[in-house]
Amino acid sequence: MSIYEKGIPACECEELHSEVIEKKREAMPDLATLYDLSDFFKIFGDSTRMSILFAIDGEPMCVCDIAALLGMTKSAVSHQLKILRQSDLITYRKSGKNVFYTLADDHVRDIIEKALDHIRE
Amino acid sequence: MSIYEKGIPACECEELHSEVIEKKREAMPDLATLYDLSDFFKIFGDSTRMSILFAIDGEPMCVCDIAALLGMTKSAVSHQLKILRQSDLITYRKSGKNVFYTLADDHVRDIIEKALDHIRE
DNA sequence: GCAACAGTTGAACAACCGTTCAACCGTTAT
DNA sequence: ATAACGGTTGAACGGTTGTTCAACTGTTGC
Repeated sequence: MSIYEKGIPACECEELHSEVIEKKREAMPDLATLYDLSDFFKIFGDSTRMSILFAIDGEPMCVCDIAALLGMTKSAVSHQLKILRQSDLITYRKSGKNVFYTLADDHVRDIIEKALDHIRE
Repeated sequence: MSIYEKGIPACECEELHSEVIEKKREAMPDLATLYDLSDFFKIFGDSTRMSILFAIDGEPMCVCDIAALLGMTKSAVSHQLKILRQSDLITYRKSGKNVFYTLADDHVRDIIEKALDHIRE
């Protein structure tokens, strides 16, 4: 069966175009890449995280300021910052009691810009 | 309060850098754009949908063939195809009993390519 | 030392989301 | 007409996920 099969379920059809399927199967990226890709996009798929990314673009911001800007609790923001940190999308710098966050590199900006192009048709 | 406030919750801090917050607030995109962006990325944030996008890249595929390739039921695939259709990411062509799906334009390929660049560091 | 504040963390709850299942619609062929 | 097949759909179930809440760590200043 398919190397993309995740478990028990399978198509009950008599495969009409098996040569097409075989050709496609060879062109497919491996499963690990597929999961890495969707996991990567999942990070951007939340409006809170998207807001944070825009907020800390350019000049770094501390957690309190981000929370005030977005009208959220420090806790909620911190939880999302952790996810962004673990994805290497952002970096931080400690300064006394504050922690200042900013974008890790220009890559993030590029991807969001491309998405904006598509949305604006 | 913040125009990004979503409901009741608010930061309990005494805003230490109110001038920074104000500057950032003006640079933020409007809420509708923020939601459109995260909704757009949400589509890519699922491995099944990501697999489908790779599968129907280039030569169009019918639902049965996609299901066979991914080792899933027609129903599960059809549900995800509906989401992709509603996002204008894919187009379809009916031919007898079959429905052939393919990517709507090159934009999708571009965005995925950019993400792959980031993943491969 | 101790109080106050910035930030983090884990558990719990609610809302969301993907798959399954069963029923359905359209087209083709007998 | 009826059977068979490709595809779609809605409800339901189970797992995931974001926010809340409370407790906690670490740093600053009295």
